[in-house]
Parts: sequence; C-alpha cells; structure tokens
Amino acid sequence: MNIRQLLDEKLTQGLHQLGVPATISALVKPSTRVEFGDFQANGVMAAAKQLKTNPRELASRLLEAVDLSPYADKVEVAGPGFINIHLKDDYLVSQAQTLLTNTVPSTTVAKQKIVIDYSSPNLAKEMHVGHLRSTIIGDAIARVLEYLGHEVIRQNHVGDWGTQFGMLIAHMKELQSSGAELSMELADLENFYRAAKVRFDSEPAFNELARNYVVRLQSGDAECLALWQQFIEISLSHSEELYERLGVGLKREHVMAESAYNPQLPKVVEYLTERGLLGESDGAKTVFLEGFKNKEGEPLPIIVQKADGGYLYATTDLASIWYRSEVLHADRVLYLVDARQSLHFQQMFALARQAGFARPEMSLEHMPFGTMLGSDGKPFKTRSGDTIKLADLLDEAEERALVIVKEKSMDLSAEEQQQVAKTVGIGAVKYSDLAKNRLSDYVFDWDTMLSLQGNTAPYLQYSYARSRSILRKADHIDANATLLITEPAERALAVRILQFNDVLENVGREGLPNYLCQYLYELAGNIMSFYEACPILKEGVNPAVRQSRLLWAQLGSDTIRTGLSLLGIQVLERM
RNA sequence: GCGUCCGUAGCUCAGUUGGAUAGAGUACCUGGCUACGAACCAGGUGGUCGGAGGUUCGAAUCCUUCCGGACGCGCCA
Repeated sequence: MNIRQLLDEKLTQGLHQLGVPATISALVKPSTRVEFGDFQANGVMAAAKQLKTNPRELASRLLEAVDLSPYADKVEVAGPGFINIHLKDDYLVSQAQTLLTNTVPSTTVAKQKIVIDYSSPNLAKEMHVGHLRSTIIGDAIARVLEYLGHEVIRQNHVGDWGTQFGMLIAHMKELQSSGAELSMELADLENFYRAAKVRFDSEPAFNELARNYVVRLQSGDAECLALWQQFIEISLSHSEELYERLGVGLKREHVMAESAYNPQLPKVVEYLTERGLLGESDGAKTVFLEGFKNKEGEPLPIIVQKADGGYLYATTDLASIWYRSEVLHADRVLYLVDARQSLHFQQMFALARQAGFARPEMSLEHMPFGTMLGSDGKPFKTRSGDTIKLADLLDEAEERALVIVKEKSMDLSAEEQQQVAKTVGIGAVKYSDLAKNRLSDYVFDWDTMLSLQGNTAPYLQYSYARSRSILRKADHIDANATLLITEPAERALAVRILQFNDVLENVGREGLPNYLCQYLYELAGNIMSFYEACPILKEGVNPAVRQSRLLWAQLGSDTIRTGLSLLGIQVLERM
C-alpha cells in the first residue's frame, strides 16, 4: 500500500458513505504545485455534480467524515472543490523508516500471470535498430511487472519459419557442395542474407529451388531441417550476444519461435472451419470479420492459409494466442510490436475472441511503439540508406562515451574508463529510448543522449556515483539511526522516495516505462538539491543530523539503483 | 478513399480515467567551486498547446470540421 493509494482509498470510501455512486473515486494524485501540499484529491467536483450539490460544501462534509489526522497535519478545501493534503513530517519519516528495513516492495496488486511477447527478431538477418525498441521497452516492462510480484513469462517470438528460409537453405546447400566452409560464410549473417537474396531475385533456377526448400522444410525433410537448425543456432547466438551487451534478460529458454507452433497450424484452420468462420477466396482460406474493410470498402480478409497450402503469420499468431490462453493460462498477454501492425493485432484479437482461442477473461494488449527517426525526421538509416545494425549502434555508443569519459574522468585507469564507457554508452542508448513516450516516433540523436545533461542515463548514473562517494567517505553509518526532516530539501526527497511504488504500478498497468524515467529524473534532482542544501560530512554537522542524512542519501541512491535496474540500466560506483 | 497514430517554447520532448497559473531539457542570459563529486545547483527570457466551432463549473486532453504529417489497408512478417 503506498501513500497515494491509502489516501485515495480513505477519501473514496468517505465519498461513498456520503452517497456518491460507486463509479466515482476521490482521484488522489501528487499535487501539481508545492502550495497545494503533497497530494490533492480531484474527484469531489465530479462527485458533487452527480449529487447535484455544491462541490466545496461536499468537500467539507467529506473532510468531516474522514479522519486523515494520522497522516496529514493540514487538509484544506481549495478552489472549486479540490482537497489539498499536507502530510505530517512524522508520518513521512515513519514510512521512510520502514523502507530501510523492508526491502520487499509492498503492493496491493493482485498477482497475475503475464505473458510478454517482445524483441522477436527475424532470424534470417542480423538484428538492426528496428529491434531496439521492442527489446528494451519489453524488457523494462517485464522487470517492472516481476518486481511488482506478478508471474512474468517472457516470450521471444523469433521469426524462424518464413519463406526466406528456403532461400537461405538453398544458398547454404550450394555453398556446401562447392566446398565452402559454412561457418565462415555464416559469420556475417547480413552478407549471407544479401547474397542469397540477390540470387533469389535474379536466378529463376535458384528461386525455384528456394521455394522447393520451403516446402521440404515445412514438411519435415531431415536434411533441410539440419541445415536450418545450423542456421538458426548461429543466428540465435548472435541475438544472445546482443542481449548480453544490452543487459536484456532474454535467454534461450524464452525463445518460443514461430516454428514451435507449426504442428498446431492445421488445427487452427480445422477449428476455424468447424466454427463456420472460414471461407475461400481465390483459393486461399480466409476469415472475414465484421467491421474490417479494405480500400474498396469491401470486407477485409484474414488469410490463414495460402492458395498453395502454406500458412501465414496470422495463423501462427492465432496458434500462439491459443497456447498462451489454454496452456499457459495467462491473465494478460502483452505484445511489444511496432505500431504499423496495429490493424493486424486488432484483427487477431477480434478473431481469437470470436473463435474462442482466447479465454474471455484473458486480456490481449498490443503495446505499439513509434519509429526511430534520424535527425532529418526520416526513419533512422545509414548515409547510404541501409538499416543500421544493432551491433554497430552499440559500438558507436561505447566509442562516443569513451571519448567523453577520457575527458571527464582522467583519474580513472584506462581499464576503468573502458568499463565506465560501456555502462554509460549502453545506458544512454537505452534510456533515451525508454524516456520517450512509447507511442510517438522519436528522433535519435547522439549528442542529446550522451551530452550527459538533462534527462539522461548519465545524469542518473552520476547522481548515484555521487551518493556512493559520500557514503564511502562516511566512517560510520548507523542503519538504525532515526530519520529527521530538518530542511525542505529532505522533505521533498522523502515525499519523492515514497512515490516509487505508485509509479511502478502505473508503468505496469500501461506499459509506459517513461513514467519511471520521468520519476527517476525528478528523484535525481531532489537528491542533487539535497546535497546542495544539506551538508553531511562537513565540519559542524550535528551527529544525529549527519546519521539521518546518510540514511536519506542511502534511501535515495538505493531507489535510483533499483529504478535503473528495472529499466535494465546499470549504475557505477565511480565514473 | 477508409482506418490508426500524431501536431505543445527556436530545437528535443513530458503532460497519469478532463482539474487550479501548460512543464522539463537544450539554446540564450545571470549568480554560485582553496569542491561531502560543478558530468552539479539556484534563478531569468521564451508557448494563440496546428486553425475554427462545440460539450462543461473546468479542455493540450472529449466531440465535429478543416489544415499539415507518419503509418496501415488480400495470399511477406
């Protein structure tokens, strides 16, 4: 139970006692201005409207009915009917004091089983910048939900079964028979793919062969499967290397590939047929759903089986929904997939409901995200117009960070500088993505994210390193010391620290890690101001005050570290 | 054409079921280091929230319409 929730619950109950409909709540939120106290309730105006009564009068009655005196020393009705709550210092201190001893987050959220489908690269090629957002945002959401106590099932729905694999196998086969060393050839997946694609597009015989291999592969031909397996293995290790570099928690056990659903695909079609949902159009098996139209205003089809008998991603997605519903028994399924596939997911979810692939109580949520743009406002590409490899992006981030670290942290050894540059560079890339609203397109800009000023990972990492430096220099920290609020900066810090869990619940509910970034940035600001206003180790500081401030520093920096770790970003003791 | 998302300070972005005087960073200006880490802090300049209507006690947020942009719309994923 966090403070906002507690106040909201008390006031909402009070409203209901006064005869306000159950749908109305007190809407307690952090105050928008300092003079409005720590929290404000916005719900009384709407409640008064329902009751056709005066809002200020209702607010007064509410305050008579609800006793907030254990928490607040000043509660007042303001403006048209807001309630401003000024918390007691004693209460803030007692709440903060429990944080010192209790490391388990206290949440009131009912535990759910949540499947998160994220990253999901196409294994035919190397990972590129287009995979960054799904991977990073999905990972952050997974960590936050897990921290809140939910059972999280990560699923990396990698593309390993598409048409392109015929082409790749055909190319492998020919190189193999011409005596080339396959492992060498496959070292650069991008080149390999490009070479195969050129042949596929220009040589009819090769094209024919490739199509043939797709059929053989999907019908279980042993030789094809072996080649395919070899390719997938290399490609997966490549992805895992990147996950490792990125600090993303995806492992082999989280891979639930498209191919895994292959045996279920005929059953999907069969089932749709039984339910009378399936029709035929130009030889393809299709479903037409109410409410979806194409360019000509005609019903929009979902093709689940091509005229040649092949299955499509819609079929696989349906099978995966069924699996997540019936086998995993998920309460929620989150899809961290590009916004351009919104229509596809609308169709999938509607059909899954109608066909009964998804239990009615299972929530299916597409969490779309926008595109990364270059400084020219167009999709982020290299100068020559190619997609940028993820590995190259990370190299550049580390290189650019190293230049800055060498300049700013000359007292560190070369080895330490390297390590700091890695942590800072990768952190900066991740944070600049996470800090933006997921839905919007955003401009990728090296200088902004690495300028190390403003709302950036390095700023947060700096605030942590600064705290650690102070804590290291303290010869004695008494973990049982009493927390004191002697300055406004300490109070502001305390209030902020106590909002942490509430922010996490918002992130988990809406899948928007930028709420957490915003919070951490503000917290870091509070910490910095605290250090400016409140000397700790300097001469003349009262010992009790010193011990208290050390604990505030510890609480603040612990929250920064935990928050960043939930974003998948590491902190540094020195930088 | 239909649909989805978007348009907020010069630039990059926030803005949590509609809440009080729309906020940050950056840039620009001012002040603070014989330093508990100045990669910092304190303060200032800067906005008809694309335009116009509407809903209401209250709109950047909801509705309508227009302008501008991105994306999607049958055998790829």
